[in-house]
Amino acid sequence: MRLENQAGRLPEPPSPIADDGDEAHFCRTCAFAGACQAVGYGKLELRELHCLVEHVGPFRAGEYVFRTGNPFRAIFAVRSGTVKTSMVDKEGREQVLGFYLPGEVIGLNAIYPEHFPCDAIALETSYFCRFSFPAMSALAARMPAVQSHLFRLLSKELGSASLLAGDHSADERMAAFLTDLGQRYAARGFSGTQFQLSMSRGDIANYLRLAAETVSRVLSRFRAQNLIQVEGRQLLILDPAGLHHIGRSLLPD
Amino acid sequence: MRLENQAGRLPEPPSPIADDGDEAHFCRTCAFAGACQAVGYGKLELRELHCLVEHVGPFRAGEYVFRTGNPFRAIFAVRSGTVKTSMVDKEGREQVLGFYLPGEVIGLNAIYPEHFPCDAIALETSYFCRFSFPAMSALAARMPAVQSHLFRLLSKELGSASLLAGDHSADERMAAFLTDLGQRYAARGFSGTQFQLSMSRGDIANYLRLAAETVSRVLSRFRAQNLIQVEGRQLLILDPAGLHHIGRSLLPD
DNA sequence: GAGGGCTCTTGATCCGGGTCAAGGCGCGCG
DNA sequence: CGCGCGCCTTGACCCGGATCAAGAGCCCTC
Repeated sequence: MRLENQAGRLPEPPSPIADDGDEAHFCRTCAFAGACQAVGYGKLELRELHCLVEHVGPFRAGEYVFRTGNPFRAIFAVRSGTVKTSMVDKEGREQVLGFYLPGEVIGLNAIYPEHFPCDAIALETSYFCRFSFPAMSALAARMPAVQSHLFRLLSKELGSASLLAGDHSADERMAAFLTDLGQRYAARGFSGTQFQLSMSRGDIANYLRLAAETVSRVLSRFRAQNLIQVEGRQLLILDPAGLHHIGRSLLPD
Repeated sequence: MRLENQAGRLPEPPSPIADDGDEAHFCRTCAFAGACQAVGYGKLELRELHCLVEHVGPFRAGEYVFRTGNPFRAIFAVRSGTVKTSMVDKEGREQVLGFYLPGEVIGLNAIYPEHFPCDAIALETSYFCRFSFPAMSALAARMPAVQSHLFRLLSKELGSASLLAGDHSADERMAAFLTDLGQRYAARGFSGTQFQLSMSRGDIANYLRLAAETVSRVLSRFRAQNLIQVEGRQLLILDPAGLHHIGRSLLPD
């Protein structure tokens, strides 16, 4: 059977950026501003951010958004597309650290590469807002709201890094992963029950510390239990509550 | 046989704090200032920090330094003793997130508890420097060096959170853990080859995502291979290079 | 000094998921 | 078109470490 609906797909390419200093428009198009009100950004902060932002893209699937060696450090807000961050250990093995959807921010952990070398790779054609770190840092020094927002983002990042920490079964990890993705899509106004898995099974496996075969097996099992419907990379969550229940020990709340 | 030398043990209780505004003294006794020069703190920053700091303790083994529920948020620098941070999931299972030695900082990840609820528990009698978060935040807004230091610490924290991420064997984890502890002790002027494991086997196991029995077994194996000497919680590393080699895939550099 | 409750060690057994292997698509390319 | 190459799925086997169980050393209390 086919999954007809394409909800969860992202508009590409994004609308061209107006250069008229319209904060509301900026807020909509630039993910970093994010939930402006929630963060406590006023017109002042938004105007400053607007001056700072640099719209970059497109990056095609497989292209580096930034790498460890890159001397020019910056923070990127995903405008459209999907990105994975990863680090390669001394043996050359890749370790996927996370996936980032539109509206999310990457590069925070790369501020001090001596502590945390990592790369960001586009998984599909993607566009970004870029903020050079020196400028961002200077802005943070001037504006408490911006500083506090940055700390908040870093803190959140730290939280999700520890999420995969515990020893949980393959089912738990996979259920939590799908639920988390759904919630993040929903938070950005997309469908939380039907979306694309923009990453390969191998990437998911690597991220969840499983074998690719296991990911495949678990997805098949979930399908057999009528929890989900999968066709290739199209996913439809049939029983969000059931899925959430399986992954509950890894999920917030 | 007995391990006679007590190197690696920490002076307790710490020397009383002089209230004379001597920055050098503050720098020595208050871990947060840490490597002052490296961080780029000048007299000005140190004086400000000195005004902010609040010396607290002792906390006895098992006492909470802070908990999720605690409304008063602060950053703590370990002056003496050892602390573990952990979070409890909805099923009530504990997950140890890290161990903190004198000179290290806890509480950064607890700044925004809604993102990352976690507790800190003293493993032995411990003393701290406390900086209330609002004051620290205000200071960071005024002083770029302090802000950058905080970001650096958070970034480092993020790095070590991802350290345990990969799927590695019990031997690799244990070897990396012991090597890391040794390096951190050495960085603070203690012996990096002979020190106390202030945490129980169970805590180590929880932290490394192993069973306590496995920790025991690996330690015995390492002893049989003449890599280490263990008697209770006293540890002597006989072959640092060998240990480092086993854990190399998890270790920085 | 006896008893109970820790932590730690070691042995025996078992199982989840890694690994190896064999196809089945879908797609780009010669 | 046929071929090769990824990616994905499913099956068979096996191993590392979890689990269960027993016992030893230690400290604290009574």
